Amino acid sequence: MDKATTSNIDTISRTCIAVRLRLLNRVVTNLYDDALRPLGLKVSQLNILVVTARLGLARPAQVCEILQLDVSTLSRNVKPLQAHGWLEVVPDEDARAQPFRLTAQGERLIEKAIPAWEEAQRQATELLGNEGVALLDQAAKKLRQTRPEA
Amino acid sequence: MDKATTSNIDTISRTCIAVRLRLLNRVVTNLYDDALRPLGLKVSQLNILVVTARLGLARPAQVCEILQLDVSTLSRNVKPLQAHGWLEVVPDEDARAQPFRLTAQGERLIEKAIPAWEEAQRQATELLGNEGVALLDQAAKKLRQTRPEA
DNA sequence: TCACGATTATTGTATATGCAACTATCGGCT
DNA sequence: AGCCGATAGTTGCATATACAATAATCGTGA
Repeated sequence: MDKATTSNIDTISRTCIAVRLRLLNRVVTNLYDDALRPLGLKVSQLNILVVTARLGLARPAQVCEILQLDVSTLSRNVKPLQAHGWLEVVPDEDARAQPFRLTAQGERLIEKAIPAWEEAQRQATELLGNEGVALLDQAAKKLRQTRPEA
Repeated sequence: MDKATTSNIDTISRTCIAVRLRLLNRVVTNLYDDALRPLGLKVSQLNILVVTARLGLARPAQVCEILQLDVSTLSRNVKPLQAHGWLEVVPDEDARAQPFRLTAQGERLIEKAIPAWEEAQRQATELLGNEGVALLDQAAKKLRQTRPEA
């Protein structure tokens, strides 16, 4: 392997933001998933339930805007949540729409998940440090600014 | 929904580290994937190729340690890379092992990917800011300390 | 009214991710 | 030699993720 190539590989290896962010994401996601496992819940699912709870009646496109998720992804992710009885699809005047809302069961699940979430949150905070958490807030805020809901 | 529940949902919504980190991860991953798309390459794949390049001869467990990836995940992720001819599995004395290495073609691919990577890296840096990048470095370093290769 | 572009969501396809269970092999100890 | 715990990867299963293409519906302008 020639020197230039080695140098490029070295640069990516040492500096690539995506590599580190993705690694951190895996580790942190596992912290939460481990804590939530006894409830049969994953943090990705808790995300969606919480957003839905806040919206009351949630339209897919709206949830995707908030979570920066592809609509096709949400479309599939909702199915297990619905199957578990945590969400229910609500009929709408506009026949294209598939708005959904949290069920009472889903609400109870969130309540039950709080202690596990708190423990994972504690571990994640320890990992990132207060500065890290603050930075994450900033970045998330910037993303919201970048994509204003018209 | 009673007040306590609303309050809990609010807390998660406003403070959950996993929610934000996962969101950021999606956005940033998409930056790199968009830039790399013309090459038929995803940043997750570039990760693996680069680690492999650095290792020379890469053992799966070793790559997983570095990337904090489940071995079963890597086992599957390697297959498309192999199919594209970017990696090749190398026979080993230990019949359990499945070490692999970068092919010449894989090396050329990395070279071709550099400009796209640089552009995505620029965008990601802009998004996170220099502090954000520094924090990410710190967190990644901490993860390496947490799991020393004994 | 009805034709057509815009909107909303789903489906086909491919990859990423991890847990649990399994297979194959290795190495040491008897 | 032969058993047995340890090690290295793979496979079954479920979920997450996104792009491209499609389906269904809506609303508007002719």
